[in-house]
Amino acid sequence: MSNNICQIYYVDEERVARARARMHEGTVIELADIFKVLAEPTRIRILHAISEEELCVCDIAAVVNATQSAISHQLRILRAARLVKSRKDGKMVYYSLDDEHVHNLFEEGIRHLEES
Amino acid sequence: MSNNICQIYYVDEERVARARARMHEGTVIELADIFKVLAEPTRIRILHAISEEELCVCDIAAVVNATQSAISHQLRILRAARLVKSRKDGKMVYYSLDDEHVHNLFEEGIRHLEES
DNA sequence: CGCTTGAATGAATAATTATTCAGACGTTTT
DNA sequence: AAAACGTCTGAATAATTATTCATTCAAGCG
Repeated sequence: MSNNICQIYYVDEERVARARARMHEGTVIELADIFKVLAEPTRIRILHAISEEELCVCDIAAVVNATQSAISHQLRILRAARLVKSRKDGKMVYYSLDDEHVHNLFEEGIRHLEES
Repeated sequence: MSNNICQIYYVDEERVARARARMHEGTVIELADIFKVLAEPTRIRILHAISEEELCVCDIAAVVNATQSAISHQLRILRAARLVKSRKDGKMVYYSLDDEHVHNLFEEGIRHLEES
């Protein structure tokens, strides 16, 4: 096959047109970025760890069993995605969830898991 | 600093214990796997394209502007995650959403985006 | 059957990214 | 001021993964 597009070009031209109209490229990229943030076990553990009460970086590292440096790197990403917020108290920095939608996203994902 | 754990070991031992109790390692991994599937623009475009009506592989490729091979690889991943289902009709294979939770996950993600 | 076409697959390449290591910054304490 | 500690950050390394290319499979048609 020399060409990578199918011979009829469009099998169903109308469906293709409708599907194209549904797409909003900006939203697609932003959605992918959010899910990308949630797609790492370490970050899920962090979010889960602080889901009920705030924790300092040091304690988060203890809970998720990783180095403080690794946690700090991940918290930076979570902060940029506005999923966590921080509160400074002396030397310590306490992190907590910034968004109730994180809860809903988790629950929706778990609901999907429970079907098998 | 020679050690990677903070000096007090636990800043708040009780909070750490409670956070630890909340974690279920199996669920964490599975959740990450689902979000990982949703964390790619191409796969989001595919899911979006077939969200209203089924499309054959060829037409999906046309809609998302990628080669048939790339789409086929991605559909394999979406199938493994039970997010899409396929229906064979002659030479063509038609794909559609397998799970209404995908809709909810998208909407929840978009709702998060709208806060800024 | 032989040929064409749509879809699936395996290997190779390129790009993205999580973690580690070393060091810097800011705060507290002596 | 100096030392200690929690946190942050940049560079390097290792691992994961999306895409391309070539090939194979399966179905329809001459």
